[in-house]
Amino acid sequence: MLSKKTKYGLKALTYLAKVEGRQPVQIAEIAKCENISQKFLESILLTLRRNGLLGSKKGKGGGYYLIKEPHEVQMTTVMRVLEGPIAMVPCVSLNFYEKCEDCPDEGECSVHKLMLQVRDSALDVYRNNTLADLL
Amino acid sequence: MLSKKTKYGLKALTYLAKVEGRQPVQIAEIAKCENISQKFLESILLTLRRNGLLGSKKGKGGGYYLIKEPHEVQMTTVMRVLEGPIAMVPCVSLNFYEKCEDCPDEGECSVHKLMLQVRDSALDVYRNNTLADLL
DNA sequence: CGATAATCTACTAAAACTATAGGGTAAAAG
DNA sequence: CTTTTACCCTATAGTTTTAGTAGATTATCG
Repeated sequence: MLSKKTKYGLKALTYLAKVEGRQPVQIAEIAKCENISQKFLESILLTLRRNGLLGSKKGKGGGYYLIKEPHEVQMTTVMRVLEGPIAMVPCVSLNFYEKCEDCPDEGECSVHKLMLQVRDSALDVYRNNTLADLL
Repeated sequence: MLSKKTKYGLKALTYLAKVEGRQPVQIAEIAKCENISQKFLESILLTLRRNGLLGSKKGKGGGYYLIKEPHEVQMTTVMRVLEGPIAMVPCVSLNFYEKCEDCPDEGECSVHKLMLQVRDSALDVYRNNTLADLL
């Protein structure tokens, strides 16, 4: 299941991608237009900023804005920041690899075999989509 | 993230697929060999039986066994039974469709667009893998 | 029949995660 | 110096996951 965090984050990003000239947009405006709990969105935008996807400006006329152009923002990055590892199992994760405790031999593991394919196919989709493709 | 339920279920299925002549295998044996909590596995095997993937036999010499041949067991079915919907969002689910409350227009939704592709690619993998392919 | 071996059922509970709310701080603008 | 906005920390209700406990039920075998 996709978490609401990711869902809301994606919606916010596309909202900001549509804004002319990368003007800062207030949290409240995004929250209202996209039907998102404002407080929740606040923390989501914060993590997007901390991970280099958004910039922010405080005070009057402030808000959040996209740092890169939409076509430069790959979904692989967005998903990793919001949802975490793309792999469904740590033992097939590229960026968050971890060995399974229970599994004696990865090469023989059926779960490993299947999830490797699932990861690759998902990665394929995310690599072929930028923020611009979702508008 | 793949739930342990699904992970264990898959391991149990492949274990049973390797058994000669579809002989019943006891829960305890599978649990021990695959490092799975026996009681947890018990409930997993039960749902696999209720969904027509396994058969069971009580009493001495009893246990669980595959009903179909491994190459007849599609991963699409297994995943739906164990993990639930393949889609990451209800609004792109084939078997469990549900409209999003917040989203006014699905056709315009960026999340919808992306998750549709992810679902299709995952479906592609699951449809092209049977239990036999994981051995 | 009666003992044994197994699945089946239901209830409970700890732990982790998700989504959200509250309240206060810091910086920028006017 | 006041307003406006992002920033930060904490708490909490709710749900899901991952089991554990206790016993009922059914089949087999001697």
